Amino acid sequence: MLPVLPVNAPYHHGDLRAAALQVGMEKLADQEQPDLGLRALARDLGVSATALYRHFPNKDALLDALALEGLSRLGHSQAEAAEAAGGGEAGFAEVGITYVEWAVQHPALLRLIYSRVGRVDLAIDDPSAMGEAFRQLRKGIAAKMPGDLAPEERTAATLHAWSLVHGLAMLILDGQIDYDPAMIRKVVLMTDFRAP
Amino acid sequence: MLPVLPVNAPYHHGDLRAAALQVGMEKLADQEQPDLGLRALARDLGVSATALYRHFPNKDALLDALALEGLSRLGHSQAEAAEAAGGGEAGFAEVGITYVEWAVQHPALLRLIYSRVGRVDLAIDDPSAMGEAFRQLRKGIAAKMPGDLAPEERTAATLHAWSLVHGLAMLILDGQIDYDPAMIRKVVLMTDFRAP
DNA sequence: CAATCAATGCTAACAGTGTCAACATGACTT
DNA sequence: AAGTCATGTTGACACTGTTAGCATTGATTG
Repeated sequence: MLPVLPVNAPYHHGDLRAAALQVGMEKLADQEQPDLGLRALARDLGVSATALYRHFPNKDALLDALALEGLSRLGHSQAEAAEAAGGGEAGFAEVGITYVEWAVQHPALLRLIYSRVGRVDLAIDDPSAMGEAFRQLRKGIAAKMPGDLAPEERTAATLHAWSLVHGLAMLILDGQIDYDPAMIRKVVLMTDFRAP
Repeated sequence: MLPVLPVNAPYHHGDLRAAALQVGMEKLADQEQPDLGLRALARDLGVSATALYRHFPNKDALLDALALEGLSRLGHSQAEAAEAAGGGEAGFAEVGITYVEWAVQHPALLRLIYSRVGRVDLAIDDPSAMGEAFRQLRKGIAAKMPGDLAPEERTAATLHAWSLVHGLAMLILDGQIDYDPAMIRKVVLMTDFRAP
């Protein structure tokens, strides 16, 4: 990856924070694992290694920001799928299938999201950003659940659905199973939430 | 963690490979993330940083060996659970619940296993060890499936079961949901494999 | 307009890492 | 007893995240 602004680069970058997040996202899109180096990223940006510390307190904060942006994109993708899908269980399944699809298309980003969402540091700057985004994701799943379930059953069913598609996604990303859309659809459709 | 053999340590360790794996396992048991440093491990062993290179070609090989041992332990745990559980769907659920329980008790080790099983390097030394261990795991799950399913349905059902419990485990390890055994049991029992 | 100042960049340095090369030790074999 | 080879050591290199101190610039004042 070539440095940005190789010629006549001014002393000040302009908007290094945004550029770092953008290039960081591009690098993640090219990788299977979310391995981002601070110095390597700075090199790609055509900037010294320590310049990024003017915009992020440390590497964790940069990764947190990337994870937050990633979760936002995942949330939008889920919302779109939920809207596009009709009602009923078929529509519900589409949302889950979209989740797996997104994970396959953004392996490093999905890993980064889940590896960072549980960290406490997130509570410092923005006590609710990441948690809220995840609540939205769960809400999106729950909204597509069959409507005639008791509240307690809804919770369990939401967890079931989330776990199933998340497990499928992780097993695929870890190379344990092939990504076979037909098989994914079959497996996701297997659950009957009204079974005793 | 104190170095082993602090006094009168002989020049040669005796069985550094086994000691490294043992101490490595102990360190993993104390951590949430599978972050193992070669130099740090060597320090704990009371040995120079490069001594480990006489027993492992590189850090990856050491981690692969730990992951293989971990998968073996997981497999035994699953086999025990499968034996202890009676037949029928209730017994089948117990195997899945054991999987989640094991993951909660060995978070770093489970992560290490899945992060390394897909790597190609494993095929060099031992083309089948890791893959075979995973086949055993899947076989253990499949063995507890309801017996009256068509072969094709068995495959899908096995994948469904594995994904569900793996997803539950990962969401718990990533801090997304609390480990509530009752809820786990409820969710695992939700699937009716004879639904459609 | 000029002077100041804060934001933003830089270089140098430190501790830590994985890894290699060259050398030292000692246990086993002939 | 001699020699060989597995196994240990030290030293070095390139890399990483991070901090301290200095340089440059754009913006804000007098």
